[in-house]
Amino acid sequence: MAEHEVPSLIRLVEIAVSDAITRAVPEVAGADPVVRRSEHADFQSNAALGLAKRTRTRPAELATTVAESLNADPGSSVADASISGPGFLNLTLAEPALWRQVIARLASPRLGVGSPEQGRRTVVDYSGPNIAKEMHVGHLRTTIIGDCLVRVLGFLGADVIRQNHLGDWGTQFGMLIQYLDEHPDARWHHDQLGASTSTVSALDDLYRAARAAFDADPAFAERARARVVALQAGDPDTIACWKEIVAESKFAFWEIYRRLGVLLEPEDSDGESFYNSMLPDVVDELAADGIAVESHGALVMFSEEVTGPDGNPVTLMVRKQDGGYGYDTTDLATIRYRIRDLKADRILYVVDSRQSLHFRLVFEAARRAGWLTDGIEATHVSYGTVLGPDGRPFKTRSGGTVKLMELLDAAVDQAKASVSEKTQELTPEDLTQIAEQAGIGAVKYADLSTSRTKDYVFDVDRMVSFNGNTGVYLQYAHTRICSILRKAGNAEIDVDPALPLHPTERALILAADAFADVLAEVGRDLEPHRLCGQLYELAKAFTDFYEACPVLAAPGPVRANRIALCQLSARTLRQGLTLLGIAAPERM
RNA sequence: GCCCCCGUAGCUCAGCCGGAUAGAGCAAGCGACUUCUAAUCGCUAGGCCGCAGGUUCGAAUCCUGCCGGGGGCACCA
Repeated sequence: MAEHEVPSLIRLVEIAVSDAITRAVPEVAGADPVVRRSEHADFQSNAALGLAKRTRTRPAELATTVAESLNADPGSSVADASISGPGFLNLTLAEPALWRQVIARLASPRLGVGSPEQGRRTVVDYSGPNIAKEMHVGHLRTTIIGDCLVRVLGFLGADVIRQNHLGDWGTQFGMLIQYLDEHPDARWHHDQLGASTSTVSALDDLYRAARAAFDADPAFAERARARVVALQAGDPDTIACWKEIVAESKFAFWEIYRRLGVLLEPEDSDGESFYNSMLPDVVDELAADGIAVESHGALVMFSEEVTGPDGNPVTLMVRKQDGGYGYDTTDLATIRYRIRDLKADRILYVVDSRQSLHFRLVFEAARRAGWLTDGIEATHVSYGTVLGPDGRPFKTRSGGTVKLMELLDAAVDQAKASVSEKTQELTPEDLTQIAEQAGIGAVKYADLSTSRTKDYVFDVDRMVSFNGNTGVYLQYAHTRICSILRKAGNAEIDVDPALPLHPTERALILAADAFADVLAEVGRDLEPHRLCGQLYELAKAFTDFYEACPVLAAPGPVRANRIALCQLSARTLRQGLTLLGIAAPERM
């Protein structure tokens, strides 16, 4: 069965106005109808104001002509077009057209949402924790935002390839492996540890101990350096230990991923080590093309676009003086691999905004190398820092990094306190589950609902609030609708498009209908907070409707229509929350 | 020195591909539970949209220059 896209109401209006303009004023045929939501009607067109100078008429006159043309079109879903102010065109939709929109969206398993990203192979690089290190607050945004984009783009038809760029390689592993080798009694495997600690937590501590030994004991430092060489040379015992560290770390990461409900799977991991074998070839290719040149014994690319403090070009370190490769080289290999082997049409790097220069240089190099061509989009999806209540980067009271697991625990605890204080009928098991869903959802929503590029303040009290633009508010709105639908039973309902609309019903339909277009915008502009804003508007519109319009107690046909509105609202909220990566429980 | 991001109500934030009196939430004040979940809703109050120019019929929105905050600029990732 072919799945049809249901064109949004605003789109229908745009077409109607555009046609009316073409009929009434052929000289400006094809002009943008400039249709927006309106406080004064369902929609408004501002086209006449801008077009008037082209037609050498007054805006009001032009608007009148367009309105007459619009009102004369019997097939249009615009019931009324009227002039207001200096030339605004207020547009009101026919009530049956609004009801038919509800019917059309409900008839579709995907609510009539189209697939504007259909077939576009999109690589999303996100999360990227470091092996043997605990995930901390710094991994929160990349993981949550990246996963949301994966969900939205996938829903819109994109062929999404998740890429978890694990920090699984580097000289620090030599030190750690050497230390483990000398301390066989150290406990860090997950099956050796109690529930209160994790492998990465233990490894993090061991790494610190190794670092201290490295600094204090020259003999150990020497053995650690030798171990780095052994690791890079592929010494079997050393590699075995490294693999064990990687496996154990992944075990801990996936505990967090499962808890967060992110889609990443172990097979989505292509860490730094994955690219090791490609690095010499990448370097050779850049050197052969003359993009990478020798400087002070290293091989670098001089940017043609950016200069540094001394006025000289900024450089990308392609190969270090000592012959080793760093982060720059790995990212060059990464972008080449994603284009050449994964055949990406679009590559998204969900990484901290502080790395914007780095990605600018990597993209420049990839363009100059001929990998990144005009048909391919590479975007640094940057985001701001998570701040503490003091407005400074979020740290523990003692100034340490905030562990992700502890942060989630705190949010869930807070949610649990909030829920248990207000509710009477939940079993302890239900309470635990709902607190988990609410707490995790609250954290994710707080991260997604603010504009991506700005820093935001991590405030647990606010994010678990049942009021305001929070995840919990949306979840709660959803449960209220579910409650009505449960009482209504699952009977098939027939919507009667001839019934009149209450203003709150009208507003609710308009709010729900905006969902599809907002999703397409998120897919294009990669700004999840727009989806949050739209869902919040929908939830508020539902609440207004709920206050004004009894559903179950309404007479037959009215009741059926209102149940349909509940269904559309519930399904839209549930779909929206799912795309944000947030649970939509049926009871709270 | 140069580049990037940010500056909107007391606080946290939307709005920024130009459009009518600049919106939410929190906090403050007032009010509403015989009603499908009051975990809610309504009302009131609160803003030279950092500053100054420019473009435009029209600027929070676009351009330029300042001011203020944050970040970044070769062998760390």
